[in-house]
Amino acid sequence: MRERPLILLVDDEEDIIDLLQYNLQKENFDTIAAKDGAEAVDLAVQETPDIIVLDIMMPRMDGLEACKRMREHSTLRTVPILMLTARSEEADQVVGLDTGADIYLTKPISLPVLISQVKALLRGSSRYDTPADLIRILDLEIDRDRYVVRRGNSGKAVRLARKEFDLLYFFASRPGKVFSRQDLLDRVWGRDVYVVDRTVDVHVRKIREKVGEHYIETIKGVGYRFIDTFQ
Amino acid sequence: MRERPLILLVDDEEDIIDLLQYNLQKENFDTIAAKDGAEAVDLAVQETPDIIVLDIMMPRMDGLEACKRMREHSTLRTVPILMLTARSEEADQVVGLDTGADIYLTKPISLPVLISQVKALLRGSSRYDTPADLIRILDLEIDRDRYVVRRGNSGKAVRLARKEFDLLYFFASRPGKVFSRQDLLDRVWGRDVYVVDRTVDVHVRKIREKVGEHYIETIKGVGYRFIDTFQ
DNA sequence: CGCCATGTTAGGTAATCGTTAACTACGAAA
DNA sequence: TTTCGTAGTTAACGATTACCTAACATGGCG
Repeated sequence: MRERPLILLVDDEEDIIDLLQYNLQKENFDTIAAKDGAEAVDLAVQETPDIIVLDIMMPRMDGLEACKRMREHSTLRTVPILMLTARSEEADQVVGLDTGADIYLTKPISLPVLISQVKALLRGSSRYDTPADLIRILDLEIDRDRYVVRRGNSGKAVRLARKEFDLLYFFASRPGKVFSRQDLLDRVWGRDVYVVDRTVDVHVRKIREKVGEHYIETIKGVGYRFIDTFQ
Repeated sequence: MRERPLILLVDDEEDIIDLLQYNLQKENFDTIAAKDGAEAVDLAVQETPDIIVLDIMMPRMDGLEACKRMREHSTLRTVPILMLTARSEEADQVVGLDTGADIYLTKPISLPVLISQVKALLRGSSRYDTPADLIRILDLEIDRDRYVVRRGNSGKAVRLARKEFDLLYFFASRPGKVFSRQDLLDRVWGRDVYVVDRTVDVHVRKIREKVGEHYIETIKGVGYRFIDTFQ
């Protein structure tokens, strides 16, 4: 999940959208909005929100149909959907839930309840998240699952060759610690691989080229290290 | 999850327990019951139910306290909790949700609504461990029922052989993640099948031929992956 | 200046991958 | 039964890429 969870609000009444956006943003959520079902499905596919608040009565495509379509999308399959409607009859509520919604709230809505319910749903889905196998350090994100490195500001993924990635990953897991070339050969290349130690230099060069110059420092006469994040 | 999901019902009024047990069992759920919070926590720890229906007002330990204790247990962390109470005031509802409940229903309860809500909660949690029958990703539609893949624009169904399909399906359910050939053999072919790892190459080739070249990427020195839809 | 450690570049080589073709196994059709 | 087609696997070989090395450049320091 993002630092600030993204909520998709779907309602054809602008007043309600405004009210919800204002209050949810005050609670530190990011929001996007759609004013009918068709627009909602498109936006949801594009943005993969962390939660969807969906009104039922809408023009073009109603909330039930939108809910069904979203549930067919693999990327939206696990996104909690909160249905919101003026119709409080039991039958509607049952249909809404059976269509794939997780929760059904009836208007008039209480903002504190809605907000608590949104938080509960987020809590519920975050319980299943498996942490990604990645190191965040400085403005870098070194992702072992995807074998890429991202720079914070741009977010663009940089592809490294295998040895480059392994070497950077090794350094970044031990920031500040200095390793001799022989240490690195032993621990990244492997104990029984015999290559000249200057090989390390070349790989450091390539990492600096692709990721940035200042992450790996040269310690003259000793070796290299990832810059110390505590200084 | 079990074939018949297990529901833990917690309420100090026997009439309500009986009513719920009768109706939930009719819907093919297994049920167990506790009549106060302390008993509920013990039973929940012992049995790890698939869902917990929890009344708030109870002797010995109320539902809020029980909810908090359950959430502290690692095995109960992901079990959905549905709170049930006579007090319909907003403030109570907010407290209940903030304590760790996923849903709050007020008495008098409607059985159809409760049942739909229980099913929605189960669906919600099963979404995380059961793969979808239909994956939509990029312009692909990967249909597990029909064992075919459709490309968005043309809509034409491409028929894949079983291994080809299974492999593509495995990749597409984990976009962006890199797998070594051995990972793929273990997880798509099966742990105790011994074939040379270059077999994967040939199947990847066939998928690229039939479905398109750019869906599965080669990560040299590491393996393959479905292209990352987030980049 | 001259020395030494590191930076930088380029090219050969070894590893890895793509691609094709052949072999086996199996089931369906003739 | 034979024959054919499809699926799965393996092997072989050419193409591509990563890796390593060596050679030269640079820069700090005595």
